[in-house]
Amino acid sequence: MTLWRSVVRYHSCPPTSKGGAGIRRLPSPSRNPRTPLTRGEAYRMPTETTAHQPLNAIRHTAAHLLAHAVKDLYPDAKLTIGPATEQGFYYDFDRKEPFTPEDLERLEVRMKELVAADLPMTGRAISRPEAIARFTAENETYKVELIHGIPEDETLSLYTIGEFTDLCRGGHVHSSREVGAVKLLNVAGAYWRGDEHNPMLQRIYGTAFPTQAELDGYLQFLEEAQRRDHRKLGKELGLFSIEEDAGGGLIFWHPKGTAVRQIVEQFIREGLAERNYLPVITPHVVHEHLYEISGHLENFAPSMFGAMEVEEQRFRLKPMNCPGHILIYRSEARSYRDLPLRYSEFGTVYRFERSGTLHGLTRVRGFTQDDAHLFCTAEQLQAEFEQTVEEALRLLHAFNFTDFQFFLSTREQRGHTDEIAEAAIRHALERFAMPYELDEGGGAFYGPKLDINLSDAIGRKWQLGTVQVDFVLPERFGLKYRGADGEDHRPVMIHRALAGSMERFFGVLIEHFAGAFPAWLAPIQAVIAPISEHQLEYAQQIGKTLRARNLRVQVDESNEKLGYKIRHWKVQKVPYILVVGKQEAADGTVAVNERGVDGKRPPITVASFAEELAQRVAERR
RNA sequence: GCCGUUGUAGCUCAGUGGUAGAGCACUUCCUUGGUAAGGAAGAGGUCAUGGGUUCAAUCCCCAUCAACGGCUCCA
Repeated sequence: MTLWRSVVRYHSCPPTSKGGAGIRRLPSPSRNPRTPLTRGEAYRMPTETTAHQPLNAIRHTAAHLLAHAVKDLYPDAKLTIGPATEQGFYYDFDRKEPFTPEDLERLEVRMKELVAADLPMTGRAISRPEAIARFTAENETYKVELIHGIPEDETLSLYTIGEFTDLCRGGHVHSSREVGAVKLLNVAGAYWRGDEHNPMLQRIYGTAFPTQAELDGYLQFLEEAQRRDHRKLGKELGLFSIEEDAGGGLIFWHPKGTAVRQIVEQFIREGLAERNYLPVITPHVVHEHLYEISGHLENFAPSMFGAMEVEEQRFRLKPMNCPGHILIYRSEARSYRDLPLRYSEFGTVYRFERSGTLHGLTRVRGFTQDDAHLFCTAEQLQAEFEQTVEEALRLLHAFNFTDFQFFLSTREQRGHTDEIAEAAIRHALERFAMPYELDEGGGAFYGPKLDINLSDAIGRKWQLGTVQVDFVLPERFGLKYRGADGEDHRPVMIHRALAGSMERFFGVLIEHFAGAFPAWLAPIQAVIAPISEHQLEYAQQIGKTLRARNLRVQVDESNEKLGYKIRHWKVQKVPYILVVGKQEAADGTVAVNERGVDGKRPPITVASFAEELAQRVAERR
């Protein structure tokens, strides 16, 4: 698997293009009434409002009000662009002095005045020369540049609200009052036209809702998202860390995080074994030459860690697993009878990511892919591809993900084989009736691909799984198999990682469950809490019994009162706390305190608790 | 990498141009308890790192590193 493109499109994508088209909602798996909700129903980004006007019209007008306020308070700032986004709006300004948080407060106050003033928004067409003259006179050089970029046959228009007039194609509410409640959120750098060779502008982000109540709801959503942030939960729950002495983007998996990872890996391994994948293991460091053959070096050298020289030979840390798997394929003569041949590996790869891009578990420099490469005949391609998509759906189901998106990424210059590959992908999508979005030109250098995206807590989209068809690498490595006709043929490869990277998958998983992993995934499934030390021995017996059944349990031996222990383990989001006092010790029972269940449950025997938990593990809930 | 913000105890954070504080966590003691924090004592910091200004720097200035919010890039 060599493709691992993350997508953070939410700011750059107009709201309309996001629609429901690419989002597949699967029916929720049947749920035991006692099973706690894994993703709170209340946790939804507010997308629908009471407004008569579309949200993006409100926000687009809000962006104009922001520009109005900026021009009022900081006339030296130059205008650029200010669109509505999925979650609000922004406006980019060119100004020497940085905007401070205090500036934002002042701007917000000014915007609220403008909203209250109920200023009408009016638009009018303007001729090209007139527009250029006007913005040149105002020294709005970016606007002039924009005009030059607009096709000749398009009519230019100006929109005026209050004393502020902007070049704009429209899509506004009728008056400032309709903007309702506004809030400025933060300032960030942004390159003019998104090109790092251009000047750095200052982007002010804000959001607007028709009513204060809806704005408050959104701000609550942001708070909830912060609570779910995998970086915060990772620390609080002791799952993983990133160590300054080791370097950014390199993950230390602590015992509890490792426990979850191993369960995920075990689940994936079982699936692979069922489908007759053959596990392989390949080296982390190999001759640089290997990546010259594969073409990765010429295409992606800037994203690879630099070469190491030993005994006058250059080595590279592996940035992908496919060349290694290819060498295994090539190590023997292959017959059509061997195909399809499926090699799988939890392969750890290292890629150089620029320091500013690193982000918790979701953007790292070293990660482990649930990688596999399928070698098959052209005739087998379709079936293999479909099977892979089916496996991907199974994985998403198992972890209770219901909102995900498929992206079909095509190659810019496509040849005959790309057509075949694309057809295979489209057929598979049709067969499973999977809606998808098209990403023209986003394919790998060796072929088109199908990506699976999931969102994190604040709605950022991350690419997890990807399935890619490849005619190029078999060619570059001269792969062949002997066909039934006695001739040599070129196999086709499918690259696939379904969880994508264990790190990123874990990050999204943490946020999806807000750290409250279902019992089958929880690093500690149950804690036994003796009420006094007189029950300590009984508690340890229970621990032994449950561990003997492969359950992950821990005895709380601390010298604390029960209330303290309960709170401690609740904060740690442990699914079960088993309270044992005098009565339980005498009866051979446990009093079960279950996460997500109000009130006490009647005591049950240790054996029946073991049964209950084992059942949940078996059913993966 | 670029723009901005931040960096003080394990964690969350106060604070001051005259060599530093709280809560939680930790250790010990008291307490032996019935479903979200019992009490007391103690230990713990080269105030990110390196320079500079100053009689004196955790505080002011510069640089570096890291984290955070974005941008860019992304096999």
